[in-house]
Amino acid sequence: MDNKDRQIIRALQQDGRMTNQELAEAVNLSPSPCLRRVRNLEAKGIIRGYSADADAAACGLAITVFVRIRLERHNETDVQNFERRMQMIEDVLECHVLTGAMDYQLRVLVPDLEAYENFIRHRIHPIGGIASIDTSFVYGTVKRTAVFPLSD
Amino acid sequence: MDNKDRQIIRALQQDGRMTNQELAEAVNLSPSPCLRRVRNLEAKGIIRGYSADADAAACGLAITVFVRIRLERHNETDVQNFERRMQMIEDVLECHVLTGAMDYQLRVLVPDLEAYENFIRHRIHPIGGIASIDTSFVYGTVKRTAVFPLSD
DNA sequence: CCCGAATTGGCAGTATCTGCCAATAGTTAC
DNA sequence: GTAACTATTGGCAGATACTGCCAATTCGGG
Repeated sequence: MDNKDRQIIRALQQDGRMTNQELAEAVNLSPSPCLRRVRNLEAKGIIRGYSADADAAACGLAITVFVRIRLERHNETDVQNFERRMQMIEDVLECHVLTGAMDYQLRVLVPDLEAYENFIRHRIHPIGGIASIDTSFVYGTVKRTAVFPLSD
Repeated sequence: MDNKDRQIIRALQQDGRMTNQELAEAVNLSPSPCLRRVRNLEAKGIIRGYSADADAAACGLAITVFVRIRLERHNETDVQNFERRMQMIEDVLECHVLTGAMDYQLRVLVPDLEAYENFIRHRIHPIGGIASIDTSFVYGTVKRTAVFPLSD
């Protein structure tokens, strides 16, 4: 993992569909070694995958919510159960464990407020063992990038 | 924006580098109209771009932090100043405006705790006009996907 | 300075992309 | 019901890009 690899990662974070030739040019390599480095980063799991960044509102998902959840009990069974449920719920795009009071933070995407209410009532509450739920709606997005702060 | 478009979006969210031929097969189209639909979604801004999903820890960015910030004043000047600064700071990968007490939530990526302290002291505090900062470190990630909950 | 290992660059066969045109499917008016 | 119109599709072909192989180069260590 040298500077070239970091340059490759940043370039592919900025444009994940650039051709290998463009990428090679961007990092001052010829196409062959460039492609080999990319494949190597993929094989090592340093590049996990690629994805399209789509406009949620245009897809009818107008509301983004950050939900913070605290569990009543933190024994292995309840924690595993909760995390397994998170994997299954499509509306949950992200679920992080936070330091502090053993909190989770979810990023949830729903079409409207009614769908959010249904999400809480029919997806979250039935899990059980939940001590508290704190909801923050996203009003606007000032910045959103995939590019890491790497000094190259 | 019909079902085919939604299928295309979901497929490209799952694998942003799949070839047009694979994509065409996945959504039951021949390559030509499939590519035209993709280009159309891109032109309309529904697909904003593509990016590689890289392992931050492997890149030396071990610490992810969610930072919640409240401003002292919410006049146009101070808000614009703050948001302009957010754009400039590389460590800030996301900055959302939240409902409620006119809060911001940042997702920040740093190599270590010392770098986080420097980030707060030298990047955030100098902005001025900040009423409070609340830090939540990410302990683990249960789920992280780019795929929208679309019923197709 | 020389040797060995790792990385690079070029080449060529294969696969993919993409603009163009005819064919098809879906819709509206009568 | 049908004719005409529109939007979308599928196929073709030239251009572009991918990728495995081998020789050349670079970089460290002795």
